[in-house]
Amino acid sequence: MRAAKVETGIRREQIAQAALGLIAGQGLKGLSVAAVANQVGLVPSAIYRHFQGKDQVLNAVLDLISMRLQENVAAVRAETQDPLERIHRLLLRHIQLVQVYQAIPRVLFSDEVYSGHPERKAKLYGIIRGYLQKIEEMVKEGQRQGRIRPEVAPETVAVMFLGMVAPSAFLWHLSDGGFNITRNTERAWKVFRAAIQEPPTTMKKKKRVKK
Amino acid sequence: MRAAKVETGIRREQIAQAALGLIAGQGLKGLSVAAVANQVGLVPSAIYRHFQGKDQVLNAVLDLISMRLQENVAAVRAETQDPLERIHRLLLRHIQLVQVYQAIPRVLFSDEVYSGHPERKAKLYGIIRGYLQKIEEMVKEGQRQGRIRPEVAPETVAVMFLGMVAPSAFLWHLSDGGFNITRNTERAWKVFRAAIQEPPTTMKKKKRVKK
DNA sequence: CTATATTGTGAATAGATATTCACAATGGAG
DNA sequence: CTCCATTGTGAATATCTATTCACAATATAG
Repeated sequence: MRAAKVETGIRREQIAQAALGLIAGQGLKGLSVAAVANQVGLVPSAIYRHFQGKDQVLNAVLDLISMRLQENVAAVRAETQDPLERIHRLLLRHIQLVQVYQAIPRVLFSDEVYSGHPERKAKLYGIIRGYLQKIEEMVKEGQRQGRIRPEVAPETVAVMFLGMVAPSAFLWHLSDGGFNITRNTERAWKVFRAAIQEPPTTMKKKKRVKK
Repeated sequence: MRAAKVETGIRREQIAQAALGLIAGQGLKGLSVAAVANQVGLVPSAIYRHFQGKDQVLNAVLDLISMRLQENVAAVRAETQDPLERIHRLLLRHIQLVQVYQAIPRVLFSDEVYSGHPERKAKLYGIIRGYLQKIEEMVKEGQRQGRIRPEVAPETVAVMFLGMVAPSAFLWHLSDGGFNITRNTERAWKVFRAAIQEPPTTMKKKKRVKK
């Protein structure tokens, strides 16, 4: 059966999506152009009408991931003004994201993506840097508003934020869902928030005097 | 030139070491039995005198990593009695470890290792679980001694511990050493410690009284 | 010393996979 | 309607890699 003729712009999206889905299921090892083509309903050679090769398909996958991350950032920005709450919600969204798209940590943490491809390695670094940047901005905003301790470096907080997500997602994935990622994330968030939050200046036993 | 005849026990170690080294350099994608054999100074087919196949070589690599991790645990246990200090030193050792053996995060976070190999996936999960277990024990010990807040779940602390290492190591690796992993880890540790440490029951904010 | 198990070698095999290419269908511009 | 650029197809190719196997060297037990 012959596949319908679809303009290359749409095909590119379909192919990138299919690749992301396959990575989620099979891992990068199982990602062949044949599999991707089959998923889209095409024949392997047809992929080359839309991409120069497998490398470019992987690049498109990276762009897709970058978009998903940035979408989350935009969403929490729209949802609330409170920086701490923004970070909290971004955490929840991120956890949900890696559960739906298991491929994301796989791609992000797999060397297969950038081994022997310096330009792709740089690209990946840029994507993560961009994400961290947004988190840092939230932290700075929180510090300006006096909600986050001024002495913690925004970069540190941002990297620690990743640290709350990555291992949890990884353990969850590795245990085939046995690891309770939701519970763990909730608890980690409490500890994390306590560490970065400027304590309210009320007069309880933890009295903290503004100097 | 013919390679010397070496008993299989030693060859197995050499092969596992060589594989770990190659993964550090090339990633899992570049890990071929030919490359491993060449590294050891053997011919590809010779590998099969010591391992049933590539799969078993990868298993041996996992065992190697597990050993390295447990060695670190044993070392910090011997170094100090203070649970908090143990955790701190384990952090430093772990950071150093992933810098020397870049392969470790690569292997741990790459799906290539366990994709389509449920038994190896389980094995990997077991290794990490075992490591987390040791950290949890340190936390519990710290709670018993009143040095760590009793309300934080040891499992949460252990997973967060991984979270301090993994993203840092990853960014460092991805940036070709540009990311300052040492500085970041130091700062993260301060925040982390503040979050889990039971505040001394003295009455100045910096004064620390030996009880 | 020599018999034998162990280890190393080179060639051959088999399977997978990315990529190319000549050819065919399709659909919109004119 | 007709042309032609675009998109899809099937077969062929080239490369890479794991694995097998018959044979060779080597060391150790007896």
